[in-house]
Amino acid sequence: MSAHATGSTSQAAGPTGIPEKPGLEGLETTWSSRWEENGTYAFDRTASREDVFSIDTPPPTVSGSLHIGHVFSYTHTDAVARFHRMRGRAVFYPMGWDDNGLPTERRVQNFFGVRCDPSLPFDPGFEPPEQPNKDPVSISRPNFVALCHQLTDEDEQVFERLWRMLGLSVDWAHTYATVSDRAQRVSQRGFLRLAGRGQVVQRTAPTLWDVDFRTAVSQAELEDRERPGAYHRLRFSRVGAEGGVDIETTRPELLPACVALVAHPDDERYRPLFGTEVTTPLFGVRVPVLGHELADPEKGSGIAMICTFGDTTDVVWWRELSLPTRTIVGRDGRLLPVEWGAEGWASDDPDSASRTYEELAGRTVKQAQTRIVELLGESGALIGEPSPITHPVKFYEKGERPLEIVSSRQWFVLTLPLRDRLLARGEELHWHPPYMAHRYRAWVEGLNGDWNISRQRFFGVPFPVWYPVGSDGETQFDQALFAGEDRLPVDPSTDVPDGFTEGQRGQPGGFVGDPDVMDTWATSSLTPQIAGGWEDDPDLFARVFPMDVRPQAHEIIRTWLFSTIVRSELEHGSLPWTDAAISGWVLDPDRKKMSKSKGDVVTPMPLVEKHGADAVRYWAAGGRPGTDTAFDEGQMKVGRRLAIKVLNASRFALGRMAGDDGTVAVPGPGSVTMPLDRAMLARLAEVVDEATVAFESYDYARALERTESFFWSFCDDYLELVKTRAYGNAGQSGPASAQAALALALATLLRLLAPVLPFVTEEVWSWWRSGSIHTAAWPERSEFTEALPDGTDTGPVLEVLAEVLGQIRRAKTTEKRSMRWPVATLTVADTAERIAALLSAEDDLRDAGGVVTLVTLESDQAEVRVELAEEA
RNA sequence: GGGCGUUUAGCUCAGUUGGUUAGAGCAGCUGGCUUACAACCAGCAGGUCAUCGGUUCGAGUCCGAUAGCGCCCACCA
Repeated sequence: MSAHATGSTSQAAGPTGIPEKPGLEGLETTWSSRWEENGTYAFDRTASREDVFSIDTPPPTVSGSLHIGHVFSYTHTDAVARFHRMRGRAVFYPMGWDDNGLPTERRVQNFFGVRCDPSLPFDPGFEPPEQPNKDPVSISRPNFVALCHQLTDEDEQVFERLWRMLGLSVDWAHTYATVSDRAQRVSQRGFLRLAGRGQVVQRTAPTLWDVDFRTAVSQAELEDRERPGAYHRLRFSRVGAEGGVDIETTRPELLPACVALVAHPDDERYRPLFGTEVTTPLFGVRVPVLGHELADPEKGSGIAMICTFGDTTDVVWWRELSLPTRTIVGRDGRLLPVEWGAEGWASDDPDSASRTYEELAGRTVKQAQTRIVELLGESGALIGEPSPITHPVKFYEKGERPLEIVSSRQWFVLTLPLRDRLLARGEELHWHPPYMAHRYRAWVEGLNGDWNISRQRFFGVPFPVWYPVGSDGETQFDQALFAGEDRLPVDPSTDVPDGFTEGQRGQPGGFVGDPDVMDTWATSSLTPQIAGGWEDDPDLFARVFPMDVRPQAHEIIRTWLFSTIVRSELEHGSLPWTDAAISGWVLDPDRKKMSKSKGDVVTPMPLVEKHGADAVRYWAAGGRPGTDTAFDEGQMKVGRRLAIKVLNASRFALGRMAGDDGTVAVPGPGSVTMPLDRAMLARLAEVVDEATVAFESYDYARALERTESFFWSFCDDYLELVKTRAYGNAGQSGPASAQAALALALATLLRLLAPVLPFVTEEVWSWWRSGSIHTAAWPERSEFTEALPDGTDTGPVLEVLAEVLGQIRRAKTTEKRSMRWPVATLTVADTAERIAALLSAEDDLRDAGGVVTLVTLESDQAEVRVELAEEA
């Protein structure tokens, strides 16, 4: 789609001449469509790896709302992409859509009023209700997935429109979606390769579980939230001895799942109890008292009850102390039935335990807690009143109820053994800004489990796995049947493993498909492989991988950046990219992160329409790499003014060189002979160096700041000083020098600004140059050598003139005169060098300041005296 | 509890290896229709560089401590 069959003439269209009244209106529409027609940003896939600059673009979650934060960070990446394109690299800048996973499912459920029931058969004629019902309609998984695709397609179009309006220089021919067949194939192939090398394994293990979403959640998706709770002091009685042991717990409802008590090995209070047994109140279960370093003598009574499972510490104790499992919390967050007295559920009084537990079974965790506290109170085992506290509780970051820990069968990528290699990769990566490396290192050092990639959801990449069903009807999970790579992508719920027929699905002697889908990060971790055509297009892959840069936000270093490094390390033995450019957040004026929950989300499109894309980009480019930036419409107004200034200054600079036919005849750089012109160009050459260095290290903000600062003084001082001379006759050397300098300066400034202000710079470029500014060469020192035969050491001409002109303006303003008011006598005292510099541009100063008589004195005491004329 | 970042004018921010009198824009005030630009231009005013201590001839900049703000991480009894 990078080039249409028609419209090829516009590529060759010559300059259009200078419009009478230039404006910003409509530039976005005009140029975004012309760029598309001309294939301006099409990736040149004949370029070899060293000539390519490849970007691992973050795929935005299309089911989320468009946010000004998107504009912010994508503009940063685009500015860098444009810089490298102008430097002659073939820029591989794809766009991806993340339409995978829970956010999409939830949006589809709410939007259409449906719910997925995988047990239902596919209904080819299904139409979603016009209006979502209050009671959701149950539909099959294929129908549900179809609705997910329908909605994400619409969402993607909204994103694409914004990106085009904003001027992202994406090659839309390389767009991917994380649920596409291509992404699924890469994702499943990646999984099969891991499985083949034993780097992903299936385990039944305690797993963090969201009871509302009914899915496992990985360590990276956790967040702590402060929640009210209460310490309950419970008395256990000793077996074969007098007295009891008091523990404190915030989860008394887990008492039936208690498997031991634990205290610190050095805690004198409890040492005598180690190796003895106590019985649980209400349930009469004998549990051992054990020692473990993790027990904190300072917390509660210094001795804790271990339940399977109340929290992640319980899991550690359970594993390290080889304790039994007593599961009471089901996957729906309600207490499971228990047969007291059966194996694993021994009790000193099974009948009493059963009667008590009857009161709890089937209730939610919260309800069970309320009831068990009453029962404990009645039994006398609750000592004193519960004391309220506030404590951090683990939540799934998108969830609404605290996580539970349940035992389930999941696929794990073995990341723990990789820790040292991953740390080394983190050192190898170039971070922008560098301190972001700490976040990665802290995360890798703190890894405490392998990476669970199974999710018990519907809309995602399925595992390409089936399991045989034995003749006894039992599923043989340890005999996984993997799909062949040539079949990918497969959906085990509809596809059949080799050697079986569909009729054998779910039958004894037959097979079942793995019902789970992969964690969204299991797919997102392969974005370089998906975008780069890994295995599907080896020629492309060799030209773009490992990529140059991963741009992303800092809060997903532990997820996206980390998991991408894991996959690349395991699959390719290398980093996935050489650089990581970490962007900050957009903050609201109260310096809080903007979030939709607070209702202060700013949608970008109206801002682009109001201020113009260049203006919005200008604001975004002011946010330095990694730095959070306040949302500030004022900065957009400043950006808009800059863009307008570019139009007007360009119109002036080119105005005297325009012929009647619209063409612009520019004197060559050899015409630059006047010291003032040379001084201006010398300073500009330094700005080119500074901007180039800044862009090379991803500091678009610094490059912009330097360029902009020069541009304003160029307009305020230099243009004013040469204005009269530039209007002179083209044949004379003075005017020719000014015109040549103006043309060179303008061509340079436009290119320096092009990465941030792509629309207005392209517009001006089209007045007098052929081709796109965005594929023009980035300015270089060498362009100045002809105009500056003696180098950039041009003396203080520009500074002295600007300073004296400033004094003249000040005098006129103080006297409340117009800027045209004549100066009768201007007296300047300064060093010999500065006086000489001033005199070298004497005529320009006289013209710009309206100076009648100029008196200069050599003196160590610098002074400027301005005597205004009595009458104009 | 550990770590990272940050604190400069009323607001948003620059300030590079330490070096004259700390800069810009916005907002404010005063002027000016000046043939590139009134959606503009010129000028003025506004700061104890968070606090304390140290190194140095010299500190916004380097070092240490403290405080505020923000973020990341941590075993929730």
